[in-house]
Amino acid sequence: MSDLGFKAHDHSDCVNSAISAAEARCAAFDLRLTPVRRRVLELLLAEHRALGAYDILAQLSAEGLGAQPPIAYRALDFLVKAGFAHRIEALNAYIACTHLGADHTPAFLICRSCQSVAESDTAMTQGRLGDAARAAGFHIEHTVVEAQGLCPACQAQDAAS
Amino acid sequence: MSDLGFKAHDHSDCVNSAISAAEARCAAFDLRLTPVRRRVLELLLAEHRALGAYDILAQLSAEGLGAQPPIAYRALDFLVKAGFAHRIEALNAYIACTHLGADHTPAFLICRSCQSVAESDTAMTQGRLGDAARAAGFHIEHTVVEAQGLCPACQAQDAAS
DNA sequence: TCCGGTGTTGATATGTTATAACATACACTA
DNA sequence: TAGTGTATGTTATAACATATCAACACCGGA
Repeated sequence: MSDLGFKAHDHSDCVNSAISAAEARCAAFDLRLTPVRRRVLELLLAEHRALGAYDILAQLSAEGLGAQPPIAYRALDFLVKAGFAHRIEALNAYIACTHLGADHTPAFLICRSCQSVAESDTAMTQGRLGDAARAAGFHIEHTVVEAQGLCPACQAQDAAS
Repeated sequence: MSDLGFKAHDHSDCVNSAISAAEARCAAFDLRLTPVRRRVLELLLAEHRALGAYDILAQLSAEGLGAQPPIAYRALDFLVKAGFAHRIEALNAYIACTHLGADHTPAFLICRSCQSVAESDTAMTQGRLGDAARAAGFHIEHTVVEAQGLCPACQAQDAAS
């Protein structure tokens, strides 16, 4: 489990390495990290929390990179398909992937107080959900695993107040 | 695991018993199963698949029970809070609970072909997700566990075609 | 060089899901 | 019968997402 979202760390470093990794992956798989896509990825990487498509769009618009919803959605779709970002269903929002490169089945811990999100890469399909699916004869293609609650910092703050 | 959603069964029986259980629970906890709420629950129970709020609303409207979005959303909120229904985040839709009475942490198997949904009551918090959360010091309040794929019937159909 | 295919972007419009805000009705009870 | 709380009715709008078509860039082959 990576709880990067909840920990202090060298953030500019973590952004830079993620962008580099994305560039490498695009080169390897013949994908194009165009200016809009790259900027959207940067915006997502800038925070360890989920951003709505319209948050992204507002920023793009302010920077003259496009002002219509499809601009943002297309870039986000690309990033999600390429594995550079994930969609958080419970929030209708998007977050940069923190396990770039690995093909994974992500699970998320979402703080309801500070909105920060941590990504896990545990293979849920191998756990109880997988057992249940096998018992039912169900073939899993994709899983959504999102836990909502309080991160360590917000629990402390809660207790203090 | 209950895979009721994927199995033949006496459906009118399963609807009736669910309504009875809901009535009993309302009586016990001093909740009110008003006409609109009851009708929405019936609509959800009528199918083992998720219905959007606007599907519900269209039906209510046709029956003269209210035509504005808040009517449907309020009834759905009540049913979800009371534990009579669940929201499927991945579909932005709602489904009747098939484990009424038990306080549970549901997980869902969603067929992308026939849209049927089966509900499990495995306690995911005790599985890998729970381990990950404990390791991160995260306090889980609510979990969303939804697997998308193909149900047994649709797999068979797929293979045949 | 031209051409056609593919992929990306630009732009308008629309569709879908969800909530805010405020008013009214109804039931219980003091 | 006035007061309180819960539920409902209504309008408007916020927030999220996609369909469609036009324009343009890039690349490989004729």
